[in-house]
Amino acid sequence: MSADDNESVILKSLEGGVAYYIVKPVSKDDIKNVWQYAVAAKKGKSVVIEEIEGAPREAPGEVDDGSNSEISSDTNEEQRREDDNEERMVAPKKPKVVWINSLHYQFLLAVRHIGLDRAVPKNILEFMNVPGLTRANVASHLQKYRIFLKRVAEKARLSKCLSDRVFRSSFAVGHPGLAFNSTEAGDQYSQYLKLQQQMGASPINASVFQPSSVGIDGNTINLLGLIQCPNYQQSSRSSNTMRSVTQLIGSGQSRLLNPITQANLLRHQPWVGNVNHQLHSQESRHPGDFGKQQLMNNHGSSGGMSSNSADITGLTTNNILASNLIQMFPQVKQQGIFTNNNPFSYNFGTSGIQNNFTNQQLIGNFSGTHPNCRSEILGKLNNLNGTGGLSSNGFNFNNEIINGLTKGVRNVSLSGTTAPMATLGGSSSSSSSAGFETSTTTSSAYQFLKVFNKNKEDQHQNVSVLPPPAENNDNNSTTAPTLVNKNSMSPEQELDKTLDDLMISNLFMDQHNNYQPSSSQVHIKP
DNA sequence: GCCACAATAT
DNA sequence: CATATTGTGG
Repeated sequence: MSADDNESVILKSLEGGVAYYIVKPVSKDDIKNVWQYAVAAKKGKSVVIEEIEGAPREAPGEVDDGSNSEISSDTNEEQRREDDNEERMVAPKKPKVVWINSLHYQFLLAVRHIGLDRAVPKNILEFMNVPGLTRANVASHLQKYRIFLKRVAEKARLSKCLSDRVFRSSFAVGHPGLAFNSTEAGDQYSQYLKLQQQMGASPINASVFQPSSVGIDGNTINLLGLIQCPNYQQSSRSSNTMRSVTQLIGSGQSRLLNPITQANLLRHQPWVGNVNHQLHSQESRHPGDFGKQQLMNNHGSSGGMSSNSADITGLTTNNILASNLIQMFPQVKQQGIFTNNNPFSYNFGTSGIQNNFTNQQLIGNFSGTHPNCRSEILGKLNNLNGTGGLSSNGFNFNNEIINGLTKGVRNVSLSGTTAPMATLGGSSSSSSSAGFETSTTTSSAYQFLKVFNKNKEDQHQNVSVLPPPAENNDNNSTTAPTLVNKNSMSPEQELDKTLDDLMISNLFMDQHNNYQPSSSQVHIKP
């Protein structure tokens, strides 16, 4: 098969021994011909399909044992009967599974839940409970995931020196601990498991996890929905370029952020409410005070903002069933739809962050619909969150926020046209991901981090679906806005750890999101 | 030619 | 099951 329909090329190919030359795109007729050719060949007859001559077919003299011909004739008749179904001839190829964020997130939940050591394809698959997903799919993804972790660890190790420098340069200003910690994290491949655990724990708040078939009530935001519109992202090139260097540190631009190119960011910058360039306001940071330094990143380039908040439009309560997890992507790139009037970004950018999210932040007005995207809330939230919608990047919701958000959302219409209001519950702090040096922004769904399942509400929602985490069973349903300190780490350590999680998680997501599914990768239809 | 991804083979 | 290889596509 070739896209080259140049006659001379075709002839040359035939001369060279090609039996049949199909010009792409392959048509039904082509298939029909191939089939005819195949059958005829089986029967030892000569085929008269186009100019085929001397094609390598079975020896004419070969005696058929009958089975072949029987099958052949069967097919033949069938074929005749259903003239129009040549497609049948084409092996029903299973579409590729595209690991959209929500799916990946489920995967992570599973891993986390099951426990790294026991997280094998079978178990993960079982836990995920996603129709259409196969063990092989999971195995493949798990492989990728492990490789990723390995790489992260390795890079961290190798770039220790570099990172020290990097951190000292700009990033460190705000997060001295981050630098060291992150390098530590990668120090040894042996820590890989540990890293994994952290990673697994980091994703979005699990409270909303609603695997397949579990209904969701109207007041629940299903975070499992697409975290982002898959194709609503910037072309992957950009990340490739950044990929080489300080990836580890999370400097890469998050794909979540991407839907907005730098140019776009700049262009849309106006929406940004207040962008806090806190990069240098180190004094405001206190260990455990997650709300503050987040925005460091911003600094550089975009200055801010946001972005994608537009994505937020079209929030819906969509009950995202598992069946939705694997699906077709709109295949639309770069929509360029940005609603500037999204209060979201504004609020977040300003007081939300600055004030450490004091209670009752209003996130209202998710309105509008994104034409080409599905409107799973998660996607919106995430984008919101991650990108900066908030301000810059690096804004993170923590559990409490999410939880509050979840609880607070009401009237989210399915059509996405109403303007639901949500309040952020607790005061929480957001943790930051930060960007690095060049201000590349870092953000991702995974920034929702870490406090997975620590909250009763969350657990409640998950009850029917998620078993208690295999590890991390401290169930201390903390209501406090701070992260649970499960490792008896100092607040500072905890923070750093969290940051590590962020970086690592973000990194994966960056890669993950970077992938632009091809049109051929249709998603499984449950 | 390289890379990432998911599928598939080992 | 883990890992290597393959096929596709950007």
